[in-house]
Amino acid sequence: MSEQNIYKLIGERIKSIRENKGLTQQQVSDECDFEKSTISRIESGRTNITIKNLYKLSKALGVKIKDLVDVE
Amino acid sequence: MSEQNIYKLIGERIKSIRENKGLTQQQVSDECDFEKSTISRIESGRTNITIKNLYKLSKALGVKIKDLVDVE
DNA sequence: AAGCAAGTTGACATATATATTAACCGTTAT
DNA sequence: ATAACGGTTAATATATATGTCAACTTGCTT
Repeated sequence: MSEQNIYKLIGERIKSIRENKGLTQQQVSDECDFEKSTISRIESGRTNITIKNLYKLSKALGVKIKDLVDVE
Repeated sequence: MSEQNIYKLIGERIKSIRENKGLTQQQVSDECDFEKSTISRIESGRTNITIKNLYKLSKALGVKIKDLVDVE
């Protein structure tokens, strides 16, 4: 599996969890204190996300980091 | 928990898995195709690791990404 | 003591994630 | 039609992860 695939799978996973909680990208990025453009790039798999932002997202979404990267 | 704490916990986790497999930092970084200084910084919690390198490490260590970040 | 292996650390260069701002596209509601 | 909302995307700036190279420490071995 390529790195790009990983980005995409993790993005889809984050998006799916966010939507299940009924949250918008804007709400989540506000809570994470980063830009809505950043979460858009992350969810569409266009970025090599760092653990810092995975951690922020995990808190905003009420899950653990490992739940966000459980794609293999 | 602070982000720095997360870096440290993940670094310790990576180090522990690597040592359990009897591998040196050099062996792992060769396989990951990055510098031994990079893995040293990661294991000591001085860096905000990216998913790309977590993925490379997971392959080199024979575990899943989620096993590397299961620290909460 | 000298040599070697494993790991750490510093300095500078480069690549790239994210910040910032703003324009844009679809969809839905008025 | 148009206004608002959710999301996407582009351009430039900034921050920082990693690359690269090299010096260093520590522990082990001879």
